[in-house]
Amino acid sequence: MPARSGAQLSRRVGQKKQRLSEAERSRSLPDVARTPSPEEPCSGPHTCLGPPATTGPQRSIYFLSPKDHPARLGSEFFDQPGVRLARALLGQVLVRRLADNTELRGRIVETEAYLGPEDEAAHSRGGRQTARNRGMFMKPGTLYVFIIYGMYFCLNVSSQGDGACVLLRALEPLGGLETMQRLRSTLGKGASGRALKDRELCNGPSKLCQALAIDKSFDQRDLATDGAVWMECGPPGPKPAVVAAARVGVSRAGEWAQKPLRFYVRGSPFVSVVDRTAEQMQA
DNA sequence: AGCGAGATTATCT
DNA sequence: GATAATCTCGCTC
Repeated sequence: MPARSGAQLSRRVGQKKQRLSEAERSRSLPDVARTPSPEEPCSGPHTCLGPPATTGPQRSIYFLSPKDHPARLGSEFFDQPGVRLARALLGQVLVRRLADNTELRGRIVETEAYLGPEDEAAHSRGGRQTARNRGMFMKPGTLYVFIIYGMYFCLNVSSQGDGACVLLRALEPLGGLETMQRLRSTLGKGASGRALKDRELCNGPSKLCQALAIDKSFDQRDLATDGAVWMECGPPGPKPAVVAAARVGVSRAGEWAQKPLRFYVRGSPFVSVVDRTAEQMQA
């Protein structure tokens, strides 16, 4: 089939080239990068607080200057069973600090729980443990980043339970939107680099990784201590309504594909896939 | 708004 | 050699 449109052929050329340049090797920086505040689980009306934190001095986050970072979520927050963590993560803020100190922030609005060996949709199904999915078996708060379809990344947080974790599927961008725009736009290549709407920046598991420059080098990092990525308690406010729906892209997993293990903030325009039927049932 | 196709490769069998 | 927790684009309705 030689006679295709010449214009079409040349358009696609040079579309590859990863965005790894921005995803520099900023591993856990030893000293300064130790990031803000100590472990101080947020104590707002939200559900940030898992078990009561009895460790360390009780200092209120309100004593920190407003310009300062609110409480960083510590290990105890992540130490919850999968479903509970998946729900508790909604509303929390994922923060990514780039090598140039730019901070990118997004409020989590959609998650999925993967429950471990019995979960036919999980990478750890049947107790499979490989070099790739090791992060799923590490302590709660450990990141599990894997490559999907040979070119995208998905970001998970290990939860309580062997081989269990929570997939982050969508964020509401809060800070560093210009940088996210740049990281997401079809980088410099062909003319197709249109501007994305805010709602298009992080509304998908691989889109949010692209927007926050998160790649395989983040696999197995600890959210509680890493210098380039962490979580903060979301802003206080009324508890948002949560929809429980079937997970996305796991239709092959039999009965486990149907289980309501995906959770998202009802009405949020930043969610990747809305399930009207589930919403109806949970009206 | 929704469908179909193509992209592209680490990981597992 | 087949698969995959996805995304983008182009076309149709």
